[in-house]
Amino acid sequence: MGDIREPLRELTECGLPQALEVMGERWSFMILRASFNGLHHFEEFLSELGIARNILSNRLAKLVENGILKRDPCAEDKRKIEYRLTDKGLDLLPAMVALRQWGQKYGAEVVENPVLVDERDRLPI
Amino acid sequence: MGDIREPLRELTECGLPQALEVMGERWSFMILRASFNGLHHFEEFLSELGIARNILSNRLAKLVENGILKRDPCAEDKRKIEYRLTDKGLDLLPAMVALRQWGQKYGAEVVENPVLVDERDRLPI
DNA sequence: GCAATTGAGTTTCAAATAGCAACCCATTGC
DNA sequence: GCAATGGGTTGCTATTTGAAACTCAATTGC
Repeated sequence: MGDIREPLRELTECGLPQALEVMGERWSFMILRASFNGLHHFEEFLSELGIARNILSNRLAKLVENGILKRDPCAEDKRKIEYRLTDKGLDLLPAMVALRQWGQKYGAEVVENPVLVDERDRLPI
Repeated sequence: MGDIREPLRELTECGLPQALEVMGERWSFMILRASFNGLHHFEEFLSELGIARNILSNRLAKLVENGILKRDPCAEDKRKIEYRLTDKGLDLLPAMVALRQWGQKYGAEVVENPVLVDERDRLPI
C-alpha cells in the first residue's frame, strides 16, 4: 500500500457527507418512513406528515432526482402520481431502523431541565 | 395484549421523530463523526468541518443539552473545553455507520445525467 | 510583567430555507 | 356542465444559516 494512511483517506472518502446531502434535509427521513409504511401519493404524505405543500413538493422532487423515490403517473387515474422507493431508497432501511431504535431507546429524555449554570464556567451553580 | 394494533402504535411511538429532533439538524452528524474521529475542541471542529463559528457553538450546545456530548472545562488549560461523547452519543455509532455505508455505496451517483430514458422500460432511447 | 496569542464563544447583518395561505389547472365523478 | 380531487406553484413571512467582526478570560513569549 502507498503512503496515504487510513485516517486521511477515511475523512476524504467517508460516505457521510454524500448521505447527508440527500437525507440530511428536514423532512427527508420522515418521507422515507412514510414510504416504507406504504404511502405513495402526495396527499397521503401531506396529511400523514403535517408538512407544508410546497416543501413536500420540493422534497419529493429532490428524492426523485437523487434516485431514492421514483415518480410514476398512475395509468388508471391520470391525476395521480405514484411515488415508490427504488432499490437505492430501500437500501436506506438499515440506517432508518438504526436511527429509530436510538430514538426509541432515548426518546423520553427531553432534558429540558432548567439547571442554572454559572455564566463563566458553565458549571451548575 | 390490548386492542391497539401495530400500525397505529408504530406511527405514534416510532423513535424517528425524536432522533431527528436532535440529529436532524444540518451539522449534527458531521460533528458526531468528528467526535468519533477523536476531535474534542471547538477550534478543532471548526477547522475540520468548515462550519461557521456561531453555528458550531449552537450545535455543540444543543448536542450537550441533549446528552450526546458532555462539556468539560480542561483542568490544565482553563481556556479549553473538552467535548466528549456520552454513552448516548456512542450509541449513535450504528446509525452513523449505516448512513455512511449507504453514502459510500451510492456516493458517486450524483445522477445529474441528462440521459433520456424510455418511459416504459427505462432504457436509454 | 506585559503585550501578543489562543480558545471559546457572542453580535450583527445578509442570504437561504421553511412554512402558511391562496391560487392554478388538468382529470374525474355525477 | 360543474364540483371535487390530485398535485402542484406563487407570494409573502418567519426562522435558520452563514460570514465576519468583536469580546473576554487564560496562557505564552520574551
